[in-house]
Amino acid sequence: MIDEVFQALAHPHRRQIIDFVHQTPGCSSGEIAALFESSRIAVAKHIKILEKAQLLLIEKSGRTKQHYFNIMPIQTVYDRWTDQYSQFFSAPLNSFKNYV
Amino acid sequence: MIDEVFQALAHPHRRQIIDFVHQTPGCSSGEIAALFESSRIAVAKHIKILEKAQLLLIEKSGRTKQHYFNIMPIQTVYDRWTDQYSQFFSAPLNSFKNYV
DNA sequence: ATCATATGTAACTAATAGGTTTCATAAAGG
DNA sequence: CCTTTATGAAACCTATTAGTTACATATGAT
Repeated sequence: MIDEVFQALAHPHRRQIIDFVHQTPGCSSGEIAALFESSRIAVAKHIKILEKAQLLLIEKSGRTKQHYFNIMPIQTVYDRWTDQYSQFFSAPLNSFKNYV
Repeated sequence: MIDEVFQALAHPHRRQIIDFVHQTPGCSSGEIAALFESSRIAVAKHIKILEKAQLLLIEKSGRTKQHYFNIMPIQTVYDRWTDQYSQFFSAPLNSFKNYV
């Protein structure tokens, strides 16, 4: 599962899609496809990969589908990594601590 | 550059290499290769990809090379993403704030 | 009912990634 | 000097990924 997330994030178009859906919640696949030069089908495949990684949640609405961003998988990855590499992340946390 | 990092993190072996180097600073490419069933050359290619993404720093020492993990690129990615998705990350930050 | 619109599926092609074998280089030790 | 050990590079094969075109389905509007 963590592998699906890293895999999904590996393609720049897919990260762009995430960004767009994040700032345009409920958008359709057509709107997403319009962002790119490549074909609608190519974009649809990217969307499917993001959906499998649970980075996008999709809800059917009539003949379109509404797309929503889901931070959860990224949060999971982040938590696991910061736990493992806490020694590195402790520095910024401390400065934040001081700020608080 | 951010693309190279995501790309580098996409392969499970490369993430394993990062983990190993992180807990075995200064290790050689031979030691890293010994972790995997696949050939030394295949692993060397993974190491090169990690080096290009600056996730590994390499120092020559006699006839071996010492490998070190570099959190910086991940930190950069993390900073950019948390900035962009701050609304999601604010929740845990707030709970941390309360804790502090 | 008909037609346009939104999306999905299948089959195929091209590009990239991951791996192998083989040969080369270069440092350390007897 | 010669051998062993550590690593690098080139050529090649295979698997996977990314993209295309063509066809299918289903909803909404006229």
